[in-house]
Amino acid sequence: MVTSAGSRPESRSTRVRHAIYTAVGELVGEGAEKISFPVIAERAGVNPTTLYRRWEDVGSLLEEVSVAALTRDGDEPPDTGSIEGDLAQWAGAIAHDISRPARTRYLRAMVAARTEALIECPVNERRRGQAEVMLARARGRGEATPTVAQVLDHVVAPLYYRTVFGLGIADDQPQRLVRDVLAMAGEVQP
Amino acid sequence: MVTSAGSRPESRSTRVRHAIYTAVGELVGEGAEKISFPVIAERAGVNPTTLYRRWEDVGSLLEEVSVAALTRDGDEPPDTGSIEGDLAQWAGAIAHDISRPARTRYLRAMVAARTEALIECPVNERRRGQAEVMLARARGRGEATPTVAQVLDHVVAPLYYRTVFGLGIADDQPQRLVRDVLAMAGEVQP
DNA sequence: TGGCTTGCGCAAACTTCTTTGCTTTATGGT
DNA sequence: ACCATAAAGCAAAGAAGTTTGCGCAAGCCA
Repeated sequence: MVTSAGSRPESRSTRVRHAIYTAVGELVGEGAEKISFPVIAERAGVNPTTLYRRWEDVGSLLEEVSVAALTRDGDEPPDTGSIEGDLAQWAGAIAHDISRPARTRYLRAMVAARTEALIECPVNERRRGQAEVMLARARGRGEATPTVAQVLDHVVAPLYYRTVFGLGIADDQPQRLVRDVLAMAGEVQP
Repeated sequence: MVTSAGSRPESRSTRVRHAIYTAVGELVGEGAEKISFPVIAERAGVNPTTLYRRWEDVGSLLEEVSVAALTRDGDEPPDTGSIEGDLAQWAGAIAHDISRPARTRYLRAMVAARTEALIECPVNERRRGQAEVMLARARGRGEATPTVAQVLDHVVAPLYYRTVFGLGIADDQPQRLVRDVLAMAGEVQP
């Protein structure tokens, strides 16, 4: 009935899913201690039955939402003119992003929802794509660069590790990580 | 009544806690999907009420058990005669350890149990202590060494990151990480 | 427009979790 | 050996969470 009123024609399923996603986002953001299907359903204004029928468990839903949220924002990696600047700015942005309580909770919920199987982790894939762009540009400028794997292992991994394990990230940590990883690529200009 | 039969005099509380710890260990190791107080209590042969009264929630208990398990094994860091050998063997052992399904589940449960507060992560503290020993020995031999923070950020963090996010650890990954971190400490001997 | 399919709401039954007051048992000190 | 205390067991009530069958309404296609 509202097909033409808004912008795009949204089917009922889509509206319901959107309401559920929003509700999950709010609850996780607020740091709700108990996130269950009934709680989510009430917030979303839908019937709990819908959730039970559509998702296996709360973990699945949380992961789905976090993946969707991650895919949505299309932030491009920075382009400062040097690989050091790019990486430093990028690492700082990541640190800032995942330090936000709501984002940290999301990450932990994602981790908790992981099952046995090795899976293509959307977080890692996204960061890999951004790293590839920056490194390709730097190689085009003739700079000595680390590999993508090195950037993921030595910049991304420490930031996420410290965050999900609750260690916190010092202000100068992103810079230090970048300096370290560049030391592997050849010599750092003094 | 069994005070003299076994080895040490164990009070009832101690026996009960031990039974509970064991039950948790079994359940986590089996990958039980639902780990609740009633389930743990049944496995341990104690009354659920005991659990409700003693622990705030299941997460607290899981963390307590995982910390206890971590503190128990007193494995010393390897001593091969060179920092490269020490670190490589150490990293390989860590990778092997945390790749075990039961251990992975423990780590994820720990992460999920983390609350807002920044906390002294027992996992990180333990690894830090081992790293300090190896690096001190290496400095005593006159070797160029990375810092403890660098070892934690560039060897420990990537291993744990890849594990808890379900990315898996390649066979040569520990070696590569060690090679990378040593490149930061000065030049690697060819 | 009219039927057809899909998905959601509703309500009731059912399971599991959680709390609470009281009793019983073990431990430690005198 | 006895008493005081702390911790665990027990049972019942209450609150959530979860499942299920059924009906209705929205969207889709002819």
